[in-house]
Formats: sequence, structure tokens, C-alpha cells
Amino acid sequence: MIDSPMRTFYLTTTLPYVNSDPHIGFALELVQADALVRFRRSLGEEVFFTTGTDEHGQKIYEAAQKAGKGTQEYVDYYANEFQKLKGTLGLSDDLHFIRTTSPHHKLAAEEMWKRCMAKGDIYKKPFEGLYCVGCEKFLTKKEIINDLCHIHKTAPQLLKEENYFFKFSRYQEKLLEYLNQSNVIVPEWRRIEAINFVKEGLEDFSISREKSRLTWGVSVPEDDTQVMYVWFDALTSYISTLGWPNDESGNFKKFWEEGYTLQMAGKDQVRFQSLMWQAMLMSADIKNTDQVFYHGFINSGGQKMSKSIGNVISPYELVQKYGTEATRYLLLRHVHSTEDTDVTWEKLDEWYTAGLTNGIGNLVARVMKLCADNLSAPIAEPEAPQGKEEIKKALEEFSFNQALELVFSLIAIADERITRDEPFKVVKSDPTQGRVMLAGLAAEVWNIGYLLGPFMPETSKKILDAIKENKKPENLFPRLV
RNA sequence: AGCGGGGUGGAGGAGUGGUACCUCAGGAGGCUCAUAACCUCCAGACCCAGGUUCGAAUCCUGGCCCCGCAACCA
Repeated sequence: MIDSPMRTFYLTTTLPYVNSDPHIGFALELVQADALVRFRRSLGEEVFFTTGTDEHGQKIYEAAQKAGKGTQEYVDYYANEFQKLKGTLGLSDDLHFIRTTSPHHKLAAEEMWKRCMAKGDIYKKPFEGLYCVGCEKFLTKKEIINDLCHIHKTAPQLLKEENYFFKFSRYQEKLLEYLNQSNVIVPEWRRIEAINFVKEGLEDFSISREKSRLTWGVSVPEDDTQVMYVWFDALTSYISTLGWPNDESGNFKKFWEEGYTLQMAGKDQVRFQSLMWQAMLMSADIKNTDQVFYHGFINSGGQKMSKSIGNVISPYELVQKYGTEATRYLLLRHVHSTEDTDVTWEKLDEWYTAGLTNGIGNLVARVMKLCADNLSAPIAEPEAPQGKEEIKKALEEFSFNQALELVFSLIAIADERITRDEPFKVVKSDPTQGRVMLAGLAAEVWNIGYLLGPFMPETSKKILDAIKENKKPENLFPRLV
């Protein structure tokens, strides 16, 4: 992030593809985004925070068929499932949600198409691919093993159809210029990866499919026989959510054109977010994204999560076991922000107990009990929090865990001080001196509560309220049974 | 030599030339305000082999191993 006090701030996640239940990796992305948004707001910035669902494409169509549902009915169900995450994960109230099947978005996708077409960047040519009749789709290289479809073990047939292509190759130089800016991709080594990829040479991409094979998508303007290939329409959602192109609300101008734009994505998204989408923006003469942050993946028990292995940990399970606030804590403090992280229930339990039950929950309880018993009135609210600059610095580097380390180091300091100064004794032998000590501790706890705000908003509120009322709160984080 | 990242105590992380740090788990004490929580101390590590240097986890060379990417799945 760049220090830009006068600018507005735009933040979007990627739009998850709704062919299965919400994944913990997406929950991570949302929670990271939400922490950034809340922090930026606390600096007084105006923020537009958005997510949504990517609902077109072959796989969705297939998944709906398999579930025995109509496609629209199917995506409606899943859009709702994903929208529930807002409550489940305690996300900001004004989080926007864009569905790629919404009429406005379709209009935007069409406009994007028209602009690229007008620029001369879309053209028609035969697409050749290996088609599997069993899968009813073109296979990717990875799906072909020993010249056979990896699922059906049959030889795919070479098929040609006329498709529209996007002149990706034309943007090679401009993309290199874009990628040359040091902050456009975090972490830095992914930027190098992207640069190398571009230098190897870009090939034009097909961005449509014949309707005979795929109907679930946005129709190509002025060509009834083709639909847009999913990603072309999905990427446009980042600006359709702002009201582009007509921009009746003025949000597009305010947040995209004049604001600082940040996208969050998984590490496998570099090509899509930082290359293809940026080339589309260039083609349409729209400002590029200022920065894209790529997080790592969450594995479980040393392997990728998969239903067949049975090691899937879902966001809902996490929240059910630990609660919303603790889930946010676990994802932000203990998941490495850019590398892959391995997670097991055992580790989660340890992290929960050590940091929350024994750490913050216990500290708040012991300090507030002493204060409630010995102070006649709540302490005056401290003027300004300590440590906010350090948090800001960590968050500018997307070091969510480091930011939380900072807060938690304050908890350790307070615990040490209590042991050393023994206010629980002093308050009996020298009440005046004891009260001074307790007021100091309460101020430290206030500071911790304040700094926790972007990461654990409810906990933060409970702590600040406890101090305001000079009252010991209910157990913040009950011991796991 | 396809491109890139990485291998630090039992586990997870920090540490880009100068006594190897943090958290959890283990052991021993202490305290009693607190959710049997908290504090102190102890034990334990830099993948291997060379090299540069007064000095290397950190730089160089070689080796072994892991992980991304290598384009139409998003």
C-alpha cells in the first residue's frame, strides 16, 4: 500500500467460482481484506470494499446438471451461500457483493467487449483443441495423460471451431512497463515470475465459445452464436461492481480512477489478475490496478485439502468450533500471508488456547477483575493508542501475522508487569499506589483492545466496553473442552 | 542448467556478514489478581560438500530434497 491520505481506497477479492462450497482459502482472502479495510478506515480513509461470485461457465452448468437443478436456481443457491460468509466471518457491514449473472454486470461485460473490439483487440479465428466427448469440453495439457483423457482414458479428438481471440500479444511491452513498477505485485518474487512469463512471449487467448457447446454465459455482442468465455466476463466484475460503465453513482470515478485500487487473490491467479485483466484494462483505456496481493494456500495434514482425502477444513467448521473472532485470529496470525501454511485441528486448538484463552482472554479477565474491585470509576479513555504506526507498517507489507505479533507482544508485557509489580498486593498495602498501577494496566489493556480492532472487531469492542464500564467481561475465549 | 521460491532446535515462524530470536510443545522453580491461567530459568537448531572473509544462517560454486509457474480449469 502506498501512503495516500487524500485518496480513496478500493479493495476487491477475487470472485470465487460457485461450483462448490466456500473454501477456507477464500475465507482467508476475505478476512485479510477485511482487516485491511478496517485499518484503512481507522486512518480516516474512504473505502469501497467488494467481493462477489463468478457464476458463468461450463463447470457451473455441469455442476447444476449433476445436482439436478436449473442453472439459475443453482447459482442463486450458491450466491447465497457465499453471501452468508459476511456474517460468518464478521466482515464489514458495507461489503459490496457483485454477481456475474446480474443484469448490470452483463451489461458491463458487453461494454468491455465492445471497447476491446473497437480498439481492434478482438478478432475471430479458428480455435483448435483436443476435445473429449465424455467431458464435453476441450482438455488442457494437464488433463491429457499419455494422449488420453485423464478421466475417460479415451483419445480426445482434434476439433476446430471459430472463436473470438483477444490480442494479448499486443500488450507485451505495455505489460512489462506496468510490471516494472515495484508495488504492482506483492510479494515481490511473484512480480518477477510475472515479468519472466511475459518475456517468454504472450499468445492471444480465445475469449469465447460456440453456443452449441456452452450456453451459460454472457452473449457476445452482435454475434448470437457465441458466448464469452468465463474469465473475460468475470474479470470485468471488478469495475462493474462500481457501476461502470454508466457510473450513475460516481463510484467508478471516485474509487477506481481517482482512488488507490488493491486486489487480493490466491497465488495461482497471477496470470489472470496481473496480466490478462491488466491487458484488458489497457485495451479499454481504463486505469490499471495499482496493486495486487497474492496470498498462499492453506493445506491440511501436509496435503492439499480434498474431499476424497477427507482433510477439508471449511470456514463454517472453523467458526462453529472457535467462533467468528477466533477464526479471524487464527487465519490472520497463524497463516503465513504469502507462503503455504499447513493447518490441522491439533494446531488450531493449540493456537486458540495459547493466544486467546491463556493470552488475551486471561489478561483482560485478571486486569478487569482487579480494576472492578479496586477502582471506584472507569479510567479516563487514553488520548491516543501506542503502536499504530508499527501496525501500519506491517500491514503495508501485508504481514498480517507480524501486525498481530505486535499486539500480542503487548499482552506479554502486561502479564510480566503484573507479576513484577504485584498490584494485587500493593492495592492492599498501599491503596493509592495500587490504584495508580491498576489504572496503568487498564490503559495498556485499552491499547491492546484498540489495536485489535481491524483484526478482531467484536473482541476489540468488548474490551473497550469493559474498560469504559470498569467491569470484568464474560469469558472472552472459553477453554476448549 | 526452462523460470521463480524455499530447506533454521520436536512443530510453526523471524533473522540478507559480527554474540542465532519469537511462539507452541518438554523439564525445573515461583506466584496466587486471573479462564489450573501468569512469571522466571533450563534443554534443544542454521540440508550436505567446498569456497570468499578477521568473521556466514546470511555472499559464491556444486549436490540432494520440497513447492509454485510453464497459458485457454477458474
